[in-house]
Amino acid sequence: MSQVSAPQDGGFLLDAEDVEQISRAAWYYYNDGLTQNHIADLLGVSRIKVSRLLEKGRQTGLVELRINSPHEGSLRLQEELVAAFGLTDARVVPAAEGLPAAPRIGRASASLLTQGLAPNDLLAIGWGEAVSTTLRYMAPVFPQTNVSLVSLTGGVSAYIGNTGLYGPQGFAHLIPTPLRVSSPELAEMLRVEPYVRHVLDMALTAKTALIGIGSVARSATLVRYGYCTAAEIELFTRQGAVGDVLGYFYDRDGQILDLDVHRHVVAVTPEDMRQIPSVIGAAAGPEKVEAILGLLRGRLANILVTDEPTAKELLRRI
Amino acid sequence: MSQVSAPQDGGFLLDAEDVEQISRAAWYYYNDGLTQNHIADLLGVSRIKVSRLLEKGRQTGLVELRINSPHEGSLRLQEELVAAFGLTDARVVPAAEGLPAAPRIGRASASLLTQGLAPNDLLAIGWGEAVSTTLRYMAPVFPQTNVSLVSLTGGVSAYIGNTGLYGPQGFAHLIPTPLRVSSPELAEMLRVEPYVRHVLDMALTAKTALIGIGSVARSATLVRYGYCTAAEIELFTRQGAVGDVLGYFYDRDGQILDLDVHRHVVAVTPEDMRQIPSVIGAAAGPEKVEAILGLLRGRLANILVTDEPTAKELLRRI
DNA sequence: CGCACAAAGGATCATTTGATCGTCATTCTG
DNA sequence: CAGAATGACGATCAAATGATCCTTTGTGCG
Repeated sequence: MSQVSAPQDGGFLLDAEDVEQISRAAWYYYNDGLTQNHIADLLGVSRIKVSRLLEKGRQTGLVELRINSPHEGSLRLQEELVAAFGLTDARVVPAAEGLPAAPRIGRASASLLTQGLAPNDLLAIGWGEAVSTTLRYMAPVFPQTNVSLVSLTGGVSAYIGNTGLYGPQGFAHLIPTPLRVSSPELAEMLRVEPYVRHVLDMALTAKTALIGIGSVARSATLVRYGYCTAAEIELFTRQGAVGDVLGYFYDRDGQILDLDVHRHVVAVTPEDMRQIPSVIGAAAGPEKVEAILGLLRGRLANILVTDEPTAKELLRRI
Repeated sequence: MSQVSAPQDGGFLLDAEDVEQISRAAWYYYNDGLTQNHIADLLGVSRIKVSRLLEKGRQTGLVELRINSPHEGSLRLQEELVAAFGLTDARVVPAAEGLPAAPRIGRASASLLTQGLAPNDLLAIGWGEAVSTTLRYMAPVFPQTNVSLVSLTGGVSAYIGNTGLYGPQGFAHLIPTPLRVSSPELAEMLRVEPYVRHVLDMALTAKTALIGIGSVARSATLVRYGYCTAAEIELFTRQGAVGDVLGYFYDRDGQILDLDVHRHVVAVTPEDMRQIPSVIGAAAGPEKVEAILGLLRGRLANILVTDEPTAKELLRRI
């Protein structure tokens, strides 16, 4: 159960002065249409620095490109997904061969959440790369809107450092345990531990949840983080698993399997998660298709963020 | 009381296909960082067309650059304004000598509103250039969020065409009269006319209002649109007027003056407008300083959108 | 039918931009 | 404290971009 560190690149941290300069530069550049040279004069820095400020702004999500239209990628595909799976909403990012899917999905979910969250809302988060990437892009949004985070599963703190979000104090309520522990007894003890219990309960009061959708590929994030071995995944697959949510494996109809491993998990159950009105599942890629299909068939999420090829494949296999 | 047409440039209309192409191009360009050449290949159009699509997206507000930080311009100035005038919030756009102020203020208010409005909200709007410019940038937002508009004054339909918003059907409830009419009797008859009455009442149920702040310069928008003559403005000034909201002139303490012209106005009164929890006043420029000061002293608005030089001047003259 | 006109698309080229590399300062480490 | 490593910064130059001008394609009107 060794827990390797994230294979991602480091976090992006901004101090107050950065934020001020980036915001100012971004305003001049994007809204006023000034050249970087002109901005450099206004800010009293070199032109190249302006270029870097803008770059940093985009990278961190401080500067967000918002497309005021549901047409991101394809309105048609979005509508078809909603109709086909009885969803509340869907986002489909445009196709782009060769580009890594994770950050693209992350941006899309971040944008969806930024629009959907009201000030002081509570956002419940699951486990996975999609969640991690989304949070990174949302980092600048939290301090502004005063949105709090609460985790649906253990193991979240292992990667939340990547996102540039600070500590568990204040606005992040994270379950301070791994996602999976070595024995059912320990898992049970942790679940009834007051603070853990408290966070689990609180998570269910959120109006919005963001969850990753795990595939049962040998390259699954669960494996890469050391939560499962490839052999276990292999075994679960033979028992009918097509994917996982919150560490629980389900079959092609979205029914949670009766697996031993589930008794080792410290997390809200998918069944309890149904109490949350908006559950956003985010995933893309050919290896995720089966997992997404199962999740949607089982109505374990009602909003989907994915990309164009994946959406097409989902609709084909309906 | 002749009503000249808007001195603005024409509206920007987008059809569904434009929206699709622009959204896609914008996603590829800003989020994925692809070059325009690459995007041209993906979309099957010429590179230069991609350039124009992106340009159009920014112009129309379909592509909005959102800065996820309250630091637009200067956090310090914003905080000082809030403290000095007991405001709920403030936005200060960065200084930029030589750039026309109107579109910059418009973008800032549009951004503030886009963030603040919930789906299905009702937005009350006053009269003026700042309102008109703001609405232009918000045009793509309305169909998406299902926000409805309601006018606080007559005369709004005269310029709403500029914004790319369609007709009064559906989401815009506009008072179908001029702002000012030729006799007090006619004004009174209009005010009690059922539909007008209905809109006036509805406007007061909005949770958010956006209003312009009129100066008493000879170049005031009221004059340019033919609602007032320069001579009248001159006269009002001698009676203590420093500015107007919704067609009503007030003095340096924000007290509405007892002027004959007010009996010719078809609009909600500033007094009634206090029922609206968030009243956003938007204005900038040296000639507006006195008007803004009066408005804020009289607590006729509790959120201010302005630019950096204006904010500094306001704080100096406090 | 032809003409003028406007709108959209495309080619050219000056400007703007960001990738690359080298320098300097700062911090970590032995 | 030296040395290495890291990161910030700026110069250079190739690539990307958009302003300008020109061509094409409709569109209305005499």
